[in-house]
Amino acid sequence: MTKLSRSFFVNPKTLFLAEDLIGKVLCTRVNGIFTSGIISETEAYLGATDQASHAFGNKLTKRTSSMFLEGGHAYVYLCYGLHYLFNVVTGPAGNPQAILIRDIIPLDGIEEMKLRRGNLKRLTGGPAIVSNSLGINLSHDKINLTGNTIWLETGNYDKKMFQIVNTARIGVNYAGSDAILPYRFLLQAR
DNA sequence: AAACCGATTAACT
DNA sequence: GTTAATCGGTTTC
Repeated sequence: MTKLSRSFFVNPKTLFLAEDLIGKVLCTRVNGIFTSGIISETEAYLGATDQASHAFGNKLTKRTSSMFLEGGHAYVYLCYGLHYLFNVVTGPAGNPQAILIRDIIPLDGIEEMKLRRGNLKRLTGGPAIVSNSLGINLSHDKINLTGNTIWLETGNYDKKMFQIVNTARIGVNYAGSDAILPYRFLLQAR
């Protein structure tokens, strides 16, 4: 498998990238322990023009500043006061677009994921669970995704067995007319 | 300085 | 299906 480089992430076509990230492998090395999983669900947030984006209207705050970095950095933030959600920043610097990684299929380090999850059973099934299983937290906000802590690799899944489905995003009812945009992508068994 | 609220989850009934 | 948990960022006073 090949590590995705800067040129992959600076692509301004975030919707395309959100779909293209399905099937790629998200890898982390936290406290020296390698864990990874196949990305199986994503959501695109298109920034300035997207009412669902934290950076709608180019809103620049301490929190959203991560999204203004060049594509290939991480945007991690605290949601509902208890969950860390991991996003891949895309496009050129100053263009606050990002892709929320909502779910993975665990590959490596499954025993470590179970330890991180404590007595909870599920290793997958939501964006905050992904962060927990992979050891991602606020300290990883703004990190470069071509480094050796969090990175992505090309992957392969059986395209005969799965298809990519496209739906509205989850939990963005506040976004008015943009709430129904089909910016969510998931891998589904055929 | 204080109030308000969310790109959710898990444990209930 | 319902609901409590929980806190940083943002807005409002």
